Amino acid sequence: MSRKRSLIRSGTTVDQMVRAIGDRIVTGFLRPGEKLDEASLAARFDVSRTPVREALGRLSAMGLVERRPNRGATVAVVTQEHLASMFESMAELEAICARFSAERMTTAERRALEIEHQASARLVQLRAEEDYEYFNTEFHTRLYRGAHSKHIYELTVMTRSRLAPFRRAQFMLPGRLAKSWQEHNVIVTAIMRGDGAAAGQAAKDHVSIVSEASAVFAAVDSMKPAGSIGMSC
Amino acid sequence: MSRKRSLIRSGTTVDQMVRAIGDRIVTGFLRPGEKLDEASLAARFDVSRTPVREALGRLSAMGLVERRPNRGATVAVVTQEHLASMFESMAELEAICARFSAERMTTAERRALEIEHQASARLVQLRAEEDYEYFNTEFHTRLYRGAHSKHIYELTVMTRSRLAPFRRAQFMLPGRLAKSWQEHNVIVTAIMRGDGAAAGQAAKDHVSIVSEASAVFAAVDSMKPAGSIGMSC
DNA sequence: TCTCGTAAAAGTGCATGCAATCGCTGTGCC
DNA sequence: GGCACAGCGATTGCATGCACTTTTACGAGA
Repeated sequence: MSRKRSLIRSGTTVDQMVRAIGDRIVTGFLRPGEKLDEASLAARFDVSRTPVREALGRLSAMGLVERRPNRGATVAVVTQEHLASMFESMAELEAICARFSAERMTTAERRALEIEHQASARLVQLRAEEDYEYFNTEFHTRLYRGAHSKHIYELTVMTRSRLAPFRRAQFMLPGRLAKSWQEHNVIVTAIMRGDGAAAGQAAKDHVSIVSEASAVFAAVDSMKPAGSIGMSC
Repeated sequence: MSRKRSLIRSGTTVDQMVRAIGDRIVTGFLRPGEKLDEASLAARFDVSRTPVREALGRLSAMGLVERRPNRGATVAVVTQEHLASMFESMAELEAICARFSAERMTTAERRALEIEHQASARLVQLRAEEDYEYFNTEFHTRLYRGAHSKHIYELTVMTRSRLAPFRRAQFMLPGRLAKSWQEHNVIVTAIMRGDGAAAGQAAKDHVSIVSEASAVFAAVDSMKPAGSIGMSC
């Protein structure tokens, strides 16, 4: 073995494994409840068991896999209740971020938020789903940063990453793009006038809508084997 | 090497390492910013580097140590801002839990909460700090559970554990016990009448007060080397 | 004396091998 | 016929060794 690692070496081998295995889980290539045996994974990705073990440990901390001592790892089974709970938490966290953003964002941050938001209107008209998705992520990240609270930021980003697999289809629904922008608009307006309560409520409503849109899809999603659907983050 | 591991073997070796190293960090035996060299730790606890590495990985996920690729691990440095941010998050999370509890607790849960709360009044009169601390933890855990949201519960418990080292002295302040009980009382009352908004606000205020009480201590705390102060959780 | 370059030392990252544990299966006993 | 236990295969947990990266120390040149 000991190949020269010809692939793109972005980060350490463990990082690659985390992404590789994580992607296969979130894309549904590895099904919930499926057993993840270290030797097979090591052979599959042509590395030794050591980085696989460490990767499984990290994925376990991320909530994507479950691990029991001496009994190996399995792909985490996300129940409908737990999923709802995560979306609910996400709504609350986003509300907090929006509220804090309204109260704490610097003038520069507010301007940047508004400018980017206005710019993304073009993408809605062009129906550029992929690009809009990128801006959408940017937009929300701005809110998380704008809260000026490192720990809230961490909690929010963590929750978002755990929800990632269930969010990917939210823009496949017809008209979702325009509605999303409108909802963003309410949030931005509230933030610009420093109305924390309104911003929080708007953010919560926004996520709740995404939640409902995704929940239906998630139910279907967990059934099918799925191929290798591209995942951005 | 390969000693017969005479110590209490509760769980795997890695678990022991996580607790051993984690304890030394939260008790201040290992100082913030201190370098954690794998070989030394392995020698110190008489195990190989492999479990030490995995333990450091987990501690890193828990936020107790920081790790940079190829550059080793150091005890996480908690800045005053980050600490404030964590307490702030804690206040928001507790508020959410209290609000949800007011809206969702079953009758049985409400009764249990009230009964335990009333029982703890005795501990206040007796000035039984240690016992009250135990009930205090119980009380808050009831709120987290009562929210009936697994993910919120996880986020809250995680944040609480990260704050644990900075909370241990909160009841050393004179009169804090009685005040704490009074604050709890406001929360319980609001929950019993199903007033989510009031419960949330009361919980937030409660944590904010604890935060202020602890912040002062934390500033002092991070300076001294500390011996081996017992930590419950 | 300061700076830059290079090489050794230290330390992390990964591969491999062995020991311990779990789960399963087949056989003996009740 | 059912249950318990022992042996065996499969798989995880840990130890050790080597390769690669980072850091530090030392020396040559300006």
